[in-house]
Amino acid sequence: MSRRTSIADQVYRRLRTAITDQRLEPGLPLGENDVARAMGVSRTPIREALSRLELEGFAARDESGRLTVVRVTAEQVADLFDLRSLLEPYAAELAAERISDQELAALDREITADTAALERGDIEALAELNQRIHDIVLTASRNRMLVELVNDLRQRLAGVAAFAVGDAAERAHFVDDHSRLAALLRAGDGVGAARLLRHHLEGARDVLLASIAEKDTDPEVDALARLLQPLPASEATRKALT
Amino acid sequence: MSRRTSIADQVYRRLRTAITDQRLEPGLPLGENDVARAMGVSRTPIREALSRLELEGFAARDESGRLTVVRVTAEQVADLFDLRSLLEPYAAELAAERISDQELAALDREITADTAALERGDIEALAELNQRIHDIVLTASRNRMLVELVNDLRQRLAGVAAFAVGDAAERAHFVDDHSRLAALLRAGDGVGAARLLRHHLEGARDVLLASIAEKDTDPEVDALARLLQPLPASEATRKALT
DNA sequence: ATACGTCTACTTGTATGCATGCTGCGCGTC
DNA sequence: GACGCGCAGCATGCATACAAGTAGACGTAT
Repeated sequence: MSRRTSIADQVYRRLRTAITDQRLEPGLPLGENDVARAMGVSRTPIREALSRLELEGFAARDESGRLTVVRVTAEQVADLFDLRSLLEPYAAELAAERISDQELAALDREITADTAALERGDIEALAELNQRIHDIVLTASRNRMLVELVNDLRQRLAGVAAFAVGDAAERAHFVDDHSRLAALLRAGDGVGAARLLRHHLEGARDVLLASIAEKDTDPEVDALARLLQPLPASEATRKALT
Repeated sequence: MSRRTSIADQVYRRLRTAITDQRLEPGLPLGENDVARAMGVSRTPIREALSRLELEGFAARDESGRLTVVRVTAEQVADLFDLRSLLEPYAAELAAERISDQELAALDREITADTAALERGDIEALAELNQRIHDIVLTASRNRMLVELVNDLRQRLAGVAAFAVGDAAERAHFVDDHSRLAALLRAGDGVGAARLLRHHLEGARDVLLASIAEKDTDPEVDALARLLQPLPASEATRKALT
């Protein structure tokens, strides 16, 4: 039992990022055989990966039971964002009462890095730090189910949300929000923190929705081919295939 | 390709209800071979069912990778209920603006039946109707993700919640809440509906938590055996097993 | 030319065989 | 008697073979 990442896991991750990165056309059928051939492994781990994708909403079965890449509508994005705007502020409210000193210190560190990244104009780092900061707050809510739920929502939004990094002014605003949020949490002002976060998210939603409207579809049919042989051919697989 | 329920699906449902009904001891290992033998099918559909259970949080891997029935703590139940108390009122608020006349009519029918069941003292029917009424409100929120989330939460609470049907007075109160909720929705009073539902849920949570505290564990080790041969032996299976 | 029927090819679902890594137990040695 | 090493059984993970159903294509008849 490889304690290393299983093939099913690798396949799952590759497909998921391919979907959220929009490298796989919505509606593209994900046939078990096709994916298995493209990845050079058998159908069994593919089945597992695909059923996970289905369960998590990255793929859906069409009328005839064929699994296809899910089509994300603006309406769904709005729905997801509305839920985030409900759940994350709640998490912040809980966190204001429950956050530990260590977490507050970690928050400070991330925010310092955040400011630095902003000045460098380092978008990658900003995205990463944004993720980490929200993670800290979320975890500090001490409600594991809530953490799972919000992470799920965030993952589903990951692909589309990349469009919404915004311009320099937006980014500065985000970073400022983060430090204000930290201050409110430290002060134990849950209501204030929740309000700030809600405002923050609702703004982000509007930016995102505007950006979606002008997005054109880019149909590349056999994108599966590009997911070919990269699986590093474990010993077991190599043996079985020779 | 059986358009009927697949074996994996049946296995999944049986195990899930067995877990939520507490017929499977928390911590009980769910080995693929054991379950497969108990159900009289091969490991493949079992694998699928088990990975679904794991993904949905009804089973979890212990330190050595063995899948076991999840152990539900009072704290987790409280967390789940808190989330429901957040999400369902939000759904009601949305529903107040978006519910259709057909849905309002359906709600009225269910509530009539609800009252009748209350007078008959028909607990089964009350539970069923409760489910249906909440479903209507939920669906009327027109936020599919929200519907999924709440249904997921409800499912996880299903087993424990059975303890919280309450006494006659409680039940009457619930039914009354339902009809008041319907009235508020018809009037388009989202805020009022949300408040009513939140209150309702928070009350239910307290009752539930109190009942959990006095619940004793009932260790029956080989409960898997009781899930034996009932799978109606499809033609394919029968052939393969002869 | 269109419509209907049949057949083929492909899809998913299931079973099973095999390899690998872990666990726990027994045996040997100190 | 206790500690450590090795071996066997067993767990999961993967591959592959098989079954059955479906959809689409092709041919034929009206």
